[in-house]
Amino acid sequence: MSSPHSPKQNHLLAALPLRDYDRLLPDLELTPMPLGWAVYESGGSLGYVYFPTTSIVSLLYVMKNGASAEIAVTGNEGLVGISLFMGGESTPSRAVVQSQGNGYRLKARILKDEFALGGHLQHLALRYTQALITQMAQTAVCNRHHTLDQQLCRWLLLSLDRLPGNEVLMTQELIANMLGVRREGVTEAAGKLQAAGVIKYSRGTIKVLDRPKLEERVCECYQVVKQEFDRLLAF
Amino acid sequence: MSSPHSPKQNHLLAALPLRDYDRLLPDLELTPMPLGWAVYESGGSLGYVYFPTTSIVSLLYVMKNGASAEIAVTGNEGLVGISLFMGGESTPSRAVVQSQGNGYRLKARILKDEFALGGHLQHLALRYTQALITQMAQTAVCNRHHTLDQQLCRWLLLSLDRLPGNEVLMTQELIANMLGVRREGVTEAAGKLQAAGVIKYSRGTIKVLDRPKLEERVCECYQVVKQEFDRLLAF
DNA sequence: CACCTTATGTACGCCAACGAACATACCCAT
DNA sequence: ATGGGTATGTTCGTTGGCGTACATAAGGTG
Repeated sequence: MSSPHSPKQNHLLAALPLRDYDRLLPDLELTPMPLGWAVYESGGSLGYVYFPTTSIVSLLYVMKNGASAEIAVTGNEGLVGISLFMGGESTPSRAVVQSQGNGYRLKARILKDEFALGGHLQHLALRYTQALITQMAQTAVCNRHHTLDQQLCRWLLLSLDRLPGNEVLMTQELIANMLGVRREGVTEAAGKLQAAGVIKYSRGTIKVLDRPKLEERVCECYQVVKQEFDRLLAF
Repeated sequence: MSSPHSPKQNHLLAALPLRDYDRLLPDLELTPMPLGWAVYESGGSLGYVYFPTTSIVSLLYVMKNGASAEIAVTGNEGLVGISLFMGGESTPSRAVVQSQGNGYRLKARILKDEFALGGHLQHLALRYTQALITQMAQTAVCNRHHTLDQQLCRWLLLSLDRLPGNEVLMTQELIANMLGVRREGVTEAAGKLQAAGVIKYSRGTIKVLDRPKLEERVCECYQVVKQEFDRLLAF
């Protein structure tokens, strides 16, 4: 019987024509992505790009004083390490595994060579990057204008979209780090959602009981990002 | 005598090897960029990319309720319309001329063809896009963690870097739109800077009297963005 | 089982920014 | 020069989130 793991669990890889896919296949290495692992550090050079399959990776910026904020999030719809093909080799941000799982990695050299061919991988990678840009832009807007309650809903929905079930494994402390707010603030916001029967919280496990209600409470940012991802990555 | 205008006033165009530059030159049209002009609208399709020379263009997102927030800003170091070569053709944001001046435009078709060659223009455009991404990410962080006073300093410095003199022509009302805050908030913050002798404000004209003091007051976000632009676009 | 660590819940005063309302002051055009 | 529009300045009560401190509770481990 075949392995339950396949690079095709990643949408970008799955969207490659067979010819391109087969060329890359021998160089795609299955990689476990443990919770909290820093896929890359701010300013560090990358040896690989990562294509998550069952994991979620957060892009975040950590300030000098230690405070942090999530910039964007990537799951099996994308890839981690865009600076490799964008030409900068590094970025001032950090990538951390937010939800444990697997992914496939590809050596930087091989990715760059494939990208330089100007074929489908280039096309897909650039479209994904544009979707990522939209997410970042909307994060900026959301940080400016929306309440913590709304942002928590957005965060939950973005995570949910990248996970198989209806459960998110994440402590309030860690969510606070992602959103760049106090842990107590998350407790309060999550408390409201729980009281409304939308979620059920218990020591690091959030069960989403009523997704439609979650979508009622979220700000417009979520839909903007989702629609743009659907539009750009419809294949 | 020769025209005072040249596409080489734009750093990206100036960085092209002569061979590539000469190929594009016949298709570069000098375009006046009047204050407030929407270079493109959210979701709209672009007929051209624009290379600002003496103008500044703000990328901003306008929410359903009319509130807005600046995502990033582009001057003669970059180009407006990245979605053309990234593959999406449009973005959910708006681009508005923030400081009147000139630029050169290039037909979408011609840009795409040139980009597809995989030569220097592609390389430059992608590096610029990565710098833009850094700016967006830092805007998100800044919106989350820093005070209006600090953000005003950041905004002034980013504008100053893209202008010839030490004057920024912009009402407090418009700055408030950019930053996504109340006009009164800008009045207060600008009042502090004026009291400290850092700037002089008068009906839409800000004269920066003491740039070093401005840099003392700004948050780390400005330096992060500036360094990344310098690193990525050093040519 | 008892303990200890870790996760979550609650309360307090504080401050930056908000929304609204209004006061000045500058510039331009008649 | 005078009036009207626009830009800037000021105030007041409200609120969302912060920093701090501490209380409860749920698992894991001895």
